[in-house]
Parts: sequence; C-alpha cells; structure tokens
Amino acid sequence: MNLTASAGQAVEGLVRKLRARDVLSRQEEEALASSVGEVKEVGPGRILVREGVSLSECNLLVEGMVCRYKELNDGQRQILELHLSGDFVDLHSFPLKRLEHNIGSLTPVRIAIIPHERLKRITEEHPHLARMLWFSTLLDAAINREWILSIGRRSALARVAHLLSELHVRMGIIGLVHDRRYPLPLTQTDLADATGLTAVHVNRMLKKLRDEALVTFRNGEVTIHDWDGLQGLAEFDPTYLYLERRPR
Amino acid sequence: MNLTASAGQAVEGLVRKLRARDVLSRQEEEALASSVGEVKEVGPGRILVREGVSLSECNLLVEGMVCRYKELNDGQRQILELHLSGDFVDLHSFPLKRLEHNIGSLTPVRIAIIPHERLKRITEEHPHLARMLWFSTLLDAAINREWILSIGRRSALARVAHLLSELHVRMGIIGLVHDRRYPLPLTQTDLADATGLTAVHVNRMLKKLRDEALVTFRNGEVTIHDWDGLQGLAEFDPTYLYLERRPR
DNA sequence: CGTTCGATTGAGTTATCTCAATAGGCGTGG
DNA sequence: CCACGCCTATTGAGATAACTCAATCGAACG
Repeated sequence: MNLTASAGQAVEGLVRKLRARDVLSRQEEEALASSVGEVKEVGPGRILVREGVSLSECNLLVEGMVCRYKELNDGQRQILELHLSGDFVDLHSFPLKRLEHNIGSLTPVRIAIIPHERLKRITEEHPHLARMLWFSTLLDAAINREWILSIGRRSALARVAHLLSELHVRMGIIGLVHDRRYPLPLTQTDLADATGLTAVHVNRMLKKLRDEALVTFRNGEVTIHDWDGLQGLAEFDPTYLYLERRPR
Repeated sequence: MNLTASAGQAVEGLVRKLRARDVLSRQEEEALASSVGEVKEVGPGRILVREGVSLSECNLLVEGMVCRYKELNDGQRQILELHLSGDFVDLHSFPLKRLEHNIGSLTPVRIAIIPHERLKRITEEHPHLARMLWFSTLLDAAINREWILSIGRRSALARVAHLLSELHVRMGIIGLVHDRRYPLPLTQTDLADATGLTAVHVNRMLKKLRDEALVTFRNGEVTIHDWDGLQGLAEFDPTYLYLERRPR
C-alpha cells in the first residue's frame, strides 16, 4: 500500500539510528511506521515548533536540517542542538507537552508528524520500543552535555573543531559522508550561535583550521583533511554518541 | 514494615517532585517505593558513578547534593548539572546502560539504589509512571539546555545570577528555602566549574551581586535580597523547569 | 600552633568581541 | 544581459571581558 510505503520511508532514518544501538524487531518497526500521520514539507528559515505552545504531536525529521535554539532579550541567539535526517527532533514534547525552546528549519525539510496519542499507545503496547525512544531523547541530552563542556571549557578553536567533528560522525551514521566530505548548510553566523562565539571569530577560527590543514568549511560543505589532527585538537571522543550496540 | 517505611522515605522527595507536575496514583507510588533496593550513605567528594562503566542500577538522591561533570585533558572541569534531594540523578543510565560523564558527591549524601530490572518492570506494568520517569530525565535535559544558553550567551555576572536563581527555585520546591535563604554547600571553584568561569572571576561577580544588593553567597548559604532584580539581571524565567501541573 | 583550603584583592595579560570597511556571490528587475 | 541590492565571508584595528599570576587573609583542623 502506498501510504504504508511512504510511512516506511519516513521512519527509515530513525530505524537506522535505533538499529545502530539496539535490536529493533519487525513488529516494532511496523508500530513506528504505522504511527506516522502526515508527512509535510517546509521551507528554510521557518519556525517548526514555537516555545511554550501546547503540543499534541511530534516531528520526525526525514530530510534536511533543523536546529533548536533560544534567544536572549537583546537578540543574542544560542543554538542548542543541530538535527539531521532521522532525528526525532521533538520527541521530548511527548512527555513534556510543550517545549521551552524553538525549533527552526535551516534548510528545506521533510517532516513526518507523529501524534502523541500513537506514542502513548507505543508505551503501553511496546515497552521495549518505548525504552528505545526514551533512549533516543537521552542521546540528545548527552549531546547537550557535551556542548556544555565545549562552550564552558574549550577554546574557540577547539569548539569549532569539536562541532565539525561531531557532525562528521553523525553525518557518517546516516550515510552523508563521502570522500571525507559532508554537506553543512549553515552560515558562519549559525556556527557562531552554536558555539557561543561571534561570527567574526568563527571566521578566523575556520581560517586557522584551514591553514593548519585540518578541515575546510566552504560553500556549505565540510572537508576533513586530517581527522586525527582534528580530533586531537578538539579532544573529540565520540563515546558520548553511544554508538556501540547494546549487550543483548 | 520497617523496610517499606524506609523505602517510602527514600522516594518521598521524588514523589513530591513528580506530583508537582502530574498526578501520581497510590499504586504508582507503591511501585516506586517497592523498587528501592539498598539505601546507602557516602561521604563528600566521592565519585558515585564513573564514566564508561556498565551499569545495572540507578541512584536516587535522598539527601545531600551531587553533581555531574566532565573533565578535559588539561584538568579543566565542567559541572554539567547540580542535583538536590529527590533528584533521580542517573535515571538516564537505565536506557543508556552507561554514562559518558562522572557523578560526584559534593556533600555527605544518602542514596537509594534502584535496580534497572525494577525499572524495566515499571515500563512494562506501569506505562504512565514510566512516562513520568521519562519526563523527569527530560527535565534534566531542559536544564542542560538552559545552561548552554547561559554559558554560551550570558555575561559572567548574569551567569552566576542565573545559577543562583535556578537553585533558589529548585530548593524552594523541596522546601529548603526559608526566609529567602537556602543552603548551598559549594566552593567558589565549584561555582566556577558550573558556570564555565574562573574561581577568581566568580569571586568578583559574587562581590558585585552583593554590592548591588541582589544576592549574597557566603558560608555555604545563599540569601536573596532582591528577587526581582536578580531575575531581571539574569533574565531568569523558570518556565524551563516545567513547574505547571499537566492538563489531566 | 602550624598547615591547608577557600576567599579576596591587585596588577598585568590575552582571548574574544566590536566596529568598520571591503569583497564575492546570487537573485531580481529593468 | 547588466546593474543593483542583499547576504555572507573576510580582514584590520582597537576595546574589553575574563583570565593568569601572585600575595594576603581567615577559618578549620589536627
């Protein structure tokens, strides 16, 4: 059936992400796919979820890139996390019922909508799958914590290097790294808002990373020249991404 | 029965925390209490959970204060979150199976141990309670995100003010604020590690907050002199603590 | 009563920011 | 097809928030 096929496609990225960490049964995959409601397309630079609004459905990112962010009164923005295809961007709105931050699209995106009602049923009928979904929200929290360390204690250069390293690994998982390159449709201002720096300073750090032949970020594409050197500089250790498969 | 009584006491703080946000049935409370295994006491400055170690139980903080933290190679430390009585400190180890950061005691603490096996049973037999536990891990994530904003974009003064504000509210929930004062058994170095600053600079910021008659932190105690002024300076808005009770 | 740890303060340093100017790329409309 | 305007990237120069180093002081502790 057509609808099922597209629902299957919609959850494909998520399924791959979960399977990288644990065993997902056929029934569980079906339960996920059958939970997908509408699939919609949204342009870049749009707010997908606004802070404080009462929610009754979640957004699964099928294609494109989105970010979560908060702003201060003077207009300063802080990006809290970047999301790639397959990320269940605001799954946490299911237990929380609202978000305390915004979610915005950075590129044109395709989004699968999953009603909270369906998720509730999953927690009742598929406890193991529910635990995996729980896990995936905690993976976001682990990324949040690594960013706290990064912004709080790493130098500007290491912060940028760390972010590009994290994205390299996460892009790799979803098959978007080819020949040590991956797409990164961000401006230097976005990068600054993600690292707690200024756009001007990010520019200088990128130049330095380029000059030291570690990475290049240009024209929306990142090229890794020296992965070991980059990881070393950033003190990047991917264990916080919980990539090993679980025992059992 | 004696054991039940002490288990009831052990989960009391958590129960209060959950009840501040949703309805918790008698059976659910019992299910929680009956999940408590050992209750143990640990001295200050000890590591309760070490990063990377495979885990099969969680720690519920009954009394005292603990923190999660990470360190860089050069010894710089970043505190990721502070936990108070009633916090289910490493509930996230249930889905994650290991942590990517350390958990250390800041004071003498009393800890209730809850085996993962019991939690698994809760997810199978008490889906609503399981969702509340999920919620409580996401509350930590919300705090993490607010810290990212704070460290990334607030001034040093506002960062310290924000942290003292957050703790004021959280201490209030568990009944530890009396007469605009609450206990805070941290050194200025700890505060620095939580805010991504230097101990020296934290000292100066504390002096400034004192001089401006906003807050005083001295002898392990915080006194709020001007709550509105403090909140204003910090741009502190407690909605990220999800304190409203859920509809239904 | 010496030792240690945390708090405090001064003085000089530096990483990062701010302001500002220039240049490149790209879309739109004449 | 060119010209204009806008957005992003780049670079220089000067400003400043936060850091480092270092000395003093007080309280706790054995």
